[in-house]
Amino acid sequence: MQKASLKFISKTLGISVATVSKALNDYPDVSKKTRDLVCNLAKELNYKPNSFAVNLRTKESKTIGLIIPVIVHYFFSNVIEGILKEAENEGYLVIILQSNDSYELEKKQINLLISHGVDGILMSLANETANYDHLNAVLAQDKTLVMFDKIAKIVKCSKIIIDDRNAAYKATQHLIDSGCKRIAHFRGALLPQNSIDRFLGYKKALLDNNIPYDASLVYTCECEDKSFEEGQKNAKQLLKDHDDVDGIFINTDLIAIGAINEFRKQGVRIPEDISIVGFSNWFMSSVTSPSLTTINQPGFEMGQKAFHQFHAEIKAIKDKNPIPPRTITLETDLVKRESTKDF
Amino acid sequence: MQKASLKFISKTLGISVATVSKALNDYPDVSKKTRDLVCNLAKELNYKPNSFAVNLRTKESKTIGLIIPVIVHYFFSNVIEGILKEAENEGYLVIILQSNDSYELEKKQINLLISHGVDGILMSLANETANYDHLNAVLAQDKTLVMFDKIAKIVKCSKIIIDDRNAAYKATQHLIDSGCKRIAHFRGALLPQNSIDRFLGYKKALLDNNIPYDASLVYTCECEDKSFEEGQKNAKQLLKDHDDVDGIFINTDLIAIGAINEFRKQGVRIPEDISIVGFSNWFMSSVTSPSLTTINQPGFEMGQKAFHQFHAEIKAIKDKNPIPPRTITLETDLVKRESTKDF
DNA sequence: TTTTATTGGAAATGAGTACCTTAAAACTAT
DNA sequence: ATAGTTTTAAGGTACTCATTTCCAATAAAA
Repeated sequence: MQKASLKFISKTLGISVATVSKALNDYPDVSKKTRDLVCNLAKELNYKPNSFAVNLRTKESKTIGLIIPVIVHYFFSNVIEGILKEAENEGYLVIILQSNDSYELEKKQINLLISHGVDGILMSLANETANYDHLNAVLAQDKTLVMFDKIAKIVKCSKIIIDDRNAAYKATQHLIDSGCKRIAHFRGALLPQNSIDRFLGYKKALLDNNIPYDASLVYTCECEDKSFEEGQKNAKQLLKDHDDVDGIFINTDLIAIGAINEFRKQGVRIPEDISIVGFSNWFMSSVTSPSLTTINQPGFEMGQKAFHQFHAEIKAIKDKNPIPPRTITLETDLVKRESTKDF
Repeated sequence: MQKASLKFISKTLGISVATVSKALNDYPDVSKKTRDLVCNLAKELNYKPNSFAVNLRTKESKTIGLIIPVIVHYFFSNVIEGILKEAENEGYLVIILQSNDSYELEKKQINLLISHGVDGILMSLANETANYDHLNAVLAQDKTLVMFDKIAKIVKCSKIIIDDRNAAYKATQHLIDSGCKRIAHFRGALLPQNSIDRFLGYKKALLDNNIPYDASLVYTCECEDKSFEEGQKNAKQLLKDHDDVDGIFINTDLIAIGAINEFRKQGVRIPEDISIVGFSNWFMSSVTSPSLTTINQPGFEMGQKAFHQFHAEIKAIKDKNPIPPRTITLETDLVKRESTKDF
């Protein structure tokens, strides 16, 4: 059945394998007669090069690995779509693995990908990851690595990020501009760089506006798959702890929607009593009531840029003219909706 | 750098490549002295088999292709997670492609996967797909194919599905049992088997309960990425067309939530004026107000079963004892919440 | 006879296995 | 005891497969 190899053609026609290959690839050093003979038989047999042999020869598989903390997540799904779109354009296929925010799994998956022969790895760090030896090992093997969103600043590879600190600053400034005096923050987990940066942006906006920073106004949301519930829980706790809060900057939209849900249950009016700004621009945040003011985080574009950078580096290496790693920061913007007051 | 091939070891020690390979793989026909020599050098050089050569030799890549209509979709993301989990357990990696519900793209992607040397394909059909030649071509090449959720009944491969007709019947029966007399249906696109089956289940439940079927009560939602908006639109239209409808069975939760949103805006009480049953058990449907009665569609389990079946077939082929295709139907259940009345 | 153009072949990348070879050890028969 | 035979240990050859670089052979031109 799958007998259509170069060897089979060469035996059938009584010429060498090399000549068959050259005939099929339009090399000038094959006579027209031989070339026609070969091409006709190849077409007849429906010859397709064996991809494993091609990989072996070219030492590349046109396959990349993608490690992502969670797939069931609007932002990450969008990043994936961006990566897949660009990858397909360039003839690359993408192997996707989910780290579940586990450091151990992430480490295992990197090795799995490398041993499977991917040309490089695109990844967003697991929340747990604090040691980067496994990433440096990838670079040491001269495999291309590009990180996005959740990155390790210290690793010498290209990175596609947003300026989380600046975005958080804009969000908090918007609350201040719309009249909020006492602003809480529901932050994300402690390790990831971007939840740290969002916290720092929040803090800086307060200080720049001469509003004292109060650590008791910062609530932490640890668990990403219980975001909605954590939003509810923190909202409930906030109402118990502080009756004077009039604005909250919240680490993600889903947490914010959980919080809004709790506030509405308790009769707290939004934005009249408490204004809320989320983060991400989840597709549902435009249709909740009230709709949610948030920071637009361009996931699709991030995916595109990540693959684009990866591809540029791969190509540069093939041309024996490697390029140094780059950090690309994407623009974010504030999307004003009903959960904050006009001013 | 990456000089650590069998050949390099064999040259260094002055023995044949075959002997080196056998030494590393604990073959009995190598003396202990030679084996130790080889193993020590291999460890020292950090020898790792070249995966491309292994693939070529074994004629398998331990990689499977997964084609899915959309990734940014709760149900499908869950299927993906189920597949990835099982695949990882068995040492398989998964290349994911998104068909965007396009027949042409799906066809191209299948060929891309085959030509990249995947061991088989798992897929859910694009909405557009009505011709199955590209799928039969996969089977003709003796590649394993498993379909899930959106399937083509006529293609002779294994399938993992739910009984959409029965699930829709249960949903509609629940509306009838809770007192609804005039029940509308927001159906999905026209081609996919499962939206057809859900429609048929709705119809059968009506007829079995001596409620006349009225085609004017069936509204179609064509576009999956505007589900929420289509739900709003259809709800608005329904209120114009029919003031006597007291129950709706809706093709997906997101459409249902859009509809609820519109009904609330217009002061229609749920479930007092209109009861609603959705489909899928999207994670948000338990936290909306009112929370949504729906059919639980076990996505994660579907993914697991799909890979499991795939793996069983691959193994059977390797053992030269192929097994015939199977259709596995997963159980669904009605999740009663606030959008329908107790009875 | 030398140079040039044309045409085609060998070898290498790489792992692993079925098959084969060789030498020594073990055993049998005279 | 020695020649002949069989068994066993240990290792080597060849093959899968596409592609390309280098090399060889032939024919035509100079």
